Amino acid sequence: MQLVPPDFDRMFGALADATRRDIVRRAIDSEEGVAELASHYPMSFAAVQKHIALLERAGLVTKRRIGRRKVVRTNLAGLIAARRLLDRYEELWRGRVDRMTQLITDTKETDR
Amino acid sequence: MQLVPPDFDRMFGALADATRRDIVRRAIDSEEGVAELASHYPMSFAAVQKHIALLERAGLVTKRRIGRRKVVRTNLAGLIAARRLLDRYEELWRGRVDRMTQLITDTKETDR
DNA sequence: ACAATATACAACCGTATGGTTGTACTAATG
DNA sequence: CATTAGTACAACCATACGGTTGTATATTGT
Repeated sequence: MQLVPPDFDRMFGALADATRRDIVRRAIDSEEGVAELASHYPMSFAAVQKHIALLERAGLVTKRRIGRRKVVRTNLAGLIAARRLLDRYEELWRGRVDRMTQLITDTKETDR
Repeated sequence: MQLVPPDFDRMFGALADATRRDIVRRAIDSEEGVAELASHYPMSFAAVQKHIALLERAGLVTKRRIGRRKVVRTNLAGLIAARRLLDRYEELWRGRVDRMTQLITDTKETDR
Protein backbone atom coordinates (compact mmCIF):
# COMPACT_ATOMS: atom_id res chain seq x y z
CA MET A 1 0.00 0.00 0.00
CA GLN A 2 1.92 2.95 -1.32
CA LEU A 3 0.79 6.42 -0.25
CA VAL A 4 2.40 8.18 -3.19
CA PRO A 5 2.85 6.82 -6.71
CA PRO A 6 6.35 5.41 -7.00
CA ASP A 7 8.89 7.71 -8.62
CA PHE A 8 10.97 5.23 -10.55
CA ASP A 9 13.61 7.79 -11.47
CA ARG A 10 14.34 8.44 -7.80
CA MET A 11 13.86 4.82 -6.86
CA PHE A 12 16.30 3.27 -9.31
CA GLY A 13 18.61 6.23 -8.92
CA ALA A 14 18.71 5.55 -5.19
CA LEU A 15 19.58 1.91 -5.86
CA ALA A 16 22.41 2.89 -8.20
CA ASP A 17 24.91 3.32 -5.38
CA ALA A 18 26.60 0.55 -3.40
CA THR A 19 26.52 2.44 -0.10
CA ARG A 20 22.80 3.09 -0.41
CA ARG A 21 22.07 -0.52 -1.36
CA ASP A 22 24.00 -1.61 1.71
CA ILE A 23 21.98 0.77 3.89
CA VAL A 24 18.78 -0.72 2.47
CA ARG A 25 20.08 -4.21 3.21
CA ARG A 26 21.14 -3.37 6.75
CA ALA A 27 17.94 -1.50 7.54
CA ILE A 28 15.95 -4.63 6.75
CA ASP A 29 16.83 -6.33 10.01
CA SER A 30 18.53 -3.70 12.13
CA GLU A 31 17.10 -0.86 14.17
CA GLU A 32 20.00 1.55 13.79
CA GLY A 33 19.92 5.31 13.89
CA VAL A 34 21.62 7.51 11.34
CA ALA A 35 24.89 7.77 13.29
CA GLU A 36 25.04 4.03 13.90
CA LEU A 37 24.53 3.34 10.22
CA ALA A 38 27.13 5.96 9.33
CA SER A 39 29.72 4.20 11.48
CA HIS A 40 29.81 1.31 8.99
CA TYR A 41 31.05 3.39 6.08
CA PRO A 42 34.34 5.13 5.36
CA MET A 43 32.80 8.55 4.87
CA SER A 44 31.49 11.42 6.95
CA PHE A 45 28.30 11.32 8.96
CA ALA A 46 26.82 14.03 6.74
CA ALA A 47 27.46 12.00 3.58
CA VAL A 48 25.58 9.01 4.99
CA GLN A 49 22.84 11.28 6.24
CA LYS A 50 22.40 12.57 2.68
CA HIS A 51 22.27 9.04 1.33
CA ILE A 52 19.56 8.19 3.82
CA ALA A 53 17.60 11.34 2.97
CA LEU A 54 17.77 10.37 -0.69
CA LEU A 55 16.58 6.83 0.08
CA GLU A 56 13.73 8.31 2.09
CA ARG A 57 12.65 10.59 -0.79
CA ALA A 58 12.79 7.54 -3.06
CA GLY A 59 10.41 5.68 -0.76
CA LEU A 60 12.90 2.93 0.01
CA VAL A 61 13.35 3.60 3.73
CA THR A 62 11.43 5.36 6.48
CA LYS A 63 12.69 7.09 9.60
CA ARG A 64 10.99 6.88 12.94
CA ARG A 65 11.93 8.75 16.05
CA ILE A 66 12.89 6.47 18.94
CA GLY A 67 14.23 8.35 21.91
CA ARG A 68 16.88 10.73 20.70
CA ARG A 69 17.63 8.66 17.63
CA LYS A 70 15.83 8.36 14.34
CA VAL A 71 15.73 4.72 13.43
CA VAL A 72 15.94 3.83 9.75
CA ARG A 73 13.83 1.00 8.44
CA THR A 74 13.60 -0.40 4.94
CA ASN A 75 10.24 0.12 3.27
CA LEU A 76 9.10 -3.17 1.80
CA ALA A 77 6.47 -1.47 -0.38
CA GLY A 78 9.20 0.51 -2.10
CA LEU A 79 11.25 -2.57 -2.86
CA ILE A 80 8.18 -4.31 -4.22
CA ALA A 81 7.27 -1.35 -6.42
CA ALA A 82 10.72 -1.40 -8.00
CA ARG A 83 10.72 -5.14 -8.44
CA ARG A 84 7.27 -5.10 -10.01
CA LEU A 85 8.41 -2.85 -12.83
CA LEU A 86 11.12 -5.35 -13.70
CA ASP A 87 8.59 -8.16 -13.39
CA ARG A 88 6.37 -6.37 -15.90
CA TYR A 89 9.24 -6.16 -18.35
CA GLU A 90 9.90 -9.86 -17.96
CA GLU A 91 6.22 -10.56 -18.54
CA LEU A 92 6.34 -8.50 -21.71
CA TRP A 93 9.34 -10.52 -22.80
CA ARG A 94 7.57 -13.82 -22.24
CA GLY A 95 4.51 -12.45 -23.99
CA ARG A 96 6.68 -11.67 -26.96
CA VAL A 97 8.07 -15.18 -26.99
CA ASP A 98 4.56 -16.57 -26.78
CA ARG A 99 3.40 -14.43 -29.69
CA MET A 100 6.37 -15.54 -31.77
CA THR A 101 5.64 -19.17 -30.97
CA GLN A 102 2.00 -18.60 -31.91
CA LEU A 103 3.09 -16.91 -35.14
CA ILE A 104 5.30 -19.85 -36.05
CA THR A 105 2.48 -22.27 -35.27
CA ASP A 106 0.03 -20.28 -37.39
CA THR A 107 2.51 -20.07 -40.24
CA LYS A 108 3.08 -23.81 -40.19
CA GLU A 109 -0.65 -24.41 -40.29
CA THR A 110 -1.25 -22.11 -43.25
CA ASP A 111 1.81 -23.60 -44.93
CA ARG A 112 0.45 -27.08 -45.24
CA MET B 1 23.77 -16.68 -18.43
CA GLN B 2 25.64 -13.48 -17.83
CA LEU B 3 29.14 -13.17 -19.36
CA VAL B 4 30.25 -10.46 -16.95
CA PRO B 5 29.22 -10.03 -13.33
CA PRO B 6 26.37 -7.54 -13.20
CA ASP B 7 27.38 -3.99 -12.34
CA PHE B 8 24.44 -2.89 -10.22
CA ASP B 9 25.56 0.72 -10.10
CA ARG B 10 25.37 0.96 -13.89
CA MET B 11 22.32 -1.25 -14.07
CA PHE B 12 20.10 0.69 -11.66
CA GLY B 13 21.59 3.94 -12.87
CA ALA B 14 20.50 3.03 -16.38
CA LEU B 15 16.98 2.29 -15.16
CA ALA B 16 16.78 5.65 -13.35
CA ASP B 17 15.64 7.50 -16.48
CA ALA B 18 12.20 7.38 -18.06
CA THR B 19 13.51 7.55 -21.62
CA ARG B 20 15.85 4.64 -21.04
CA ARG B 21 13.16 2.56 -19.35
CA ASP B 22 10.94 3.20 -22.35
CA ILE B 23 13.71 2.09 -24.70
CA VAL B 24 14.08 -1.11 -22.69
CA ARG B 25 10.32 -1.66 -22.88
CA ARG B 26 10.17 -1.02 -26.62
CA ALA B 27 13.19 -3.14 -27.39
CA ILE B 28 11.48 -6.12 -25.81
CA ASP B 29 9.19 -6.70 -28.76
CA SER B 30 10.44 -4.43 -31.52
CA GLU B 31 13.35 -4.81 -33.89
CA GLU B 32 14.16 -1.15 -34.28
CA GLY B 33 17.47 0.45 -35.11
CA VAL B 34 18.89 3.40 -33.22
CA ALA B 35 17.37 6.01 -35.55
CA GLU B 36 13.93 4.37 -35.43
CA LEU B 37 14.01 4.30 -31.64
CA ALA B 38 15.20 7.91 -31.56
CA SER B 39 12.18 9.00 -33.60
CA HIS B 40 9.91 8.26 -30.64
CA TYR B 41 11.49 10.80 -28.31
CA PRO B 42 11.57 14.61 -28.28
CA MET B 43 15.35 14.85 -28.29
CA SER B 44 18.22 14.62 -30.72
CA PHE B 45 19.38 11.41 -32.33
CA ALA B 46 22.71 11.72 -30.53
CA ALA B 47 21.00 11.95 -27.13
CA VAL B 48 19.10 8.72 -27.73
CA GLN B 49 22.24 7.08 -29.09
CA LYS B 50 23.99 7.92 -25.82
CA HIS B 51 21.10 6.51 -23.80
CA ILE B 52 21.34 3.27 -25.78
CA ALA B 53 25.13 3.11 -25.34
CA LEU B 54 24.63 3.50 -21.60
CA LEU B 55 21.99 0.76 -21.55
CA GLU B 56 24.39 -1.47 -23.47
CA ARG B 57 27.23 -0.86 -20.99
CA ALA B 58 24.77 -1.67 -18.20
CA GLY B 59 23.99 -5.02 -19.83
CA LEU B 60 20.32 -4.19 -20.33
CA VAL B 61 20.26 -4.19 -24.14
CA THR B 62 22.37 -5.60 -26.94
CA LYS B 63 22.92 -4.31 -30.45
CA ARG B 64 23.14 -6.50 -33.51
CA ARG B 65 23.95 -5.41 -37.02
CA ILE B 66 21.15 -6.13 -39.47
CA GLY B 67 21.78 -4.66 -42.89
CA ARG B 68 22.77 -1.07 -42.44
CA ARG B 69 21.00 -0.74 -39.13
CA LYS B 70 21.99 -1.85 -35.66
CA VAL B 71 18.96 -3.41 -34.07
CA VAL B 72 18.52 -2.93 -30.33
CA ARG B 73 17.20 -5.80 -28.29
CA THR B 74 16.49 -5.97 -24.57
CA ASN B 75 18.73 -8.38 -22.68
CA LEU B 76 16.56 -10.58 -20.49
CA ALA B 77 19.54 -11.71 -18.40
CA GLY B 78 20.19 -8.11 -17.41
CA LEU B 79 16.61 -7.56 -16.30
CA ILE B 80 16.69 -10.76 -14.30
CA ALA B 81 19.97 -9.84 -12.60
CA ALA B 82 18.47 -6.53 -11.44
CA ARG B 83 15.26 -8.14 -10.30
CA ARG B 84 17.09 -10.85 -8.39
CA LEU B 85 18.85 -8.31 -6.20
CA LEU B 86 15.47 -6.90 -5.19
CA ASP B 87 14.17 -10.42 -4.68
CA ARG B 88 17.06 -11.09 -2.31
CA TYR B 89 16.15 -8.02 -0.27
CA GLU B 90 12.56 -9.19 -0.04
CA GLU B 91 13.76 -12.60 1.07
CA LEU B 92 15.86 -10.97 3.77
CA TRP B 93 12.78 -9.07 4.86
CA ARG B 94 10.67 -12.19 5.12
CA GLY B 95 13.53 -13.92 6.91
CA ARG B 96 13.50 -11.12 9.45
CA VAL B 97 9.75 -11.50 9.96
CA ASP B 98 10.19 -15.24 10.38
CA ARG B 99 12.93 -14.75 12.97
CA MET B 100 10.75 -12.30 14.87
CA THR B 101 7.85 -14.71 14.80
CA GLN B 102 10.17 -17.46 16.03
CA LEU B 103 11.44 -15.18 18.77
CA ILE B 104 7.92 -14.43 19.92
CA THR B 105 7.05 -18.13 19.85
CA ASP B 106 10.16 -19.00 21.87
CA THR B 107 9.43 -16.25 24.36
CA LYS B 108 5.88 -17.47 24.83
CA GLU B 109 7.12 -21.00 25.41
CA THR B 110 9.66 -19.98 28.02
CA ASP B 111 7.02 -17.73 29.56
CA ARG B 112 4.64 -20.43 30.51
C1' DA C 1 18.04 25.52 32.71
C1' DC C 2 22.19 23.53 30.63
C1' DA C 3 25.29 20.44 28.63
C1' DA C 4 25.58 16.55 25.71
C1' DT C 5 23.79 13.64 22.03
C1' DA C 6 21.61 12.85 17.53
C1' DT C 7 20.02 14.64 13.44
C1' DA C 8 19.43 18.13 9.76
C1' DC C 9 20.93 21.36 6.53
C1' DA C 10 23.67 24.96 3.94
C1' DA C 11 27.73 26.08 1.25
C1' DC C 12 31.23 24.52 -1.36
C1' DC C 13 34.18 21.49 -4.69
C1' DG C 14 35.15 18.08 -8.29
C1' DT C 15 33.12 14.97 -11.37
C1' DA C 16 29.32 12.62 -13.78
C1' DT C 17 25.04 13.10 -16.41
C1' DG C 18 21.68 14.68 -20.00
C1' DG C 19 21.33 17.43 -23.44
C1' DT C 20 23.15 20.00 -27.69
C1' DT C 21 25.83 20.45 -32.49
C1' DG C 22 29.24 18.98 -35.56
C1' DT C 23 32.26 15.60 -37.66
C1' DA C 24 33.85 10.91 -38.96
C1' DC C 25 33.25 6.09 -39.82
C1' DT C 26 30.68 1.94 -42.14
C1' DA C 27 27.87 -0.43 -45.15
C1' DA C 28 24.20 -0.89 -48.68
C1' DT C 29 22.56 0.96 -53.17
C1' DG C 30 22.33 3.08 -57.90
C1' DC D 1 32.73 3.91 -56.86
C1' DA D 2 30.21 7.72 -55.30
C1' DT D 3 26.31 8.66 -52.70
C1' DT D 4 23.37 8.12 -49.06
C1' DA D 5 21.61 5.95 -44.76
C1' DG D 6 22.79 4.67 -40.29
C1' DT D 7 25.68 4.84 -36.46
C1' DA D 8 29.44 6.54 -33.45
C1' DC D 9 31.92 9.91 -31.13
C1' DA D 10 34.09 14.38 -29.60
C1' DA D 11 33.46 18.92 -27.62
C1' DC D 12 30.78 21.76 -25.14
C1' DC D 13 27.16 23.54 -21.59
C1' DA D 14 24.08 23.41 -17.60
C1' DT D 15 22.69 20.90 -13.84
C1' DA D 16 22.77 16.96 -10.51
C1' DC D 17 25.50 14.01 -7.51
C1' DG D 18 28.89 12.37 -3.93
C1' DG D 19 31.74 14.00 -0.96
C1' DT D 20 33.59 17.59 2.46
C1' DT D 21 33.22 21.08 6.68
C1' DG D 22 30.59 24.02 9.45
C1' DT D 23 26.41 25.54 11.72
C1' DA D 24 21.64 24.98 13.48
C1' DT D 25 17.86 22.36 15.57
C1' DA D 26 15.79 18.77 18.67
C1' DT D 27 15.73 15.64 22.47
C1' DT D 28 17.62 13.59 26.72
C1' DG D 29 19.96 13.55 31.16
C1' DT D 30 21.86 16.01 35.27
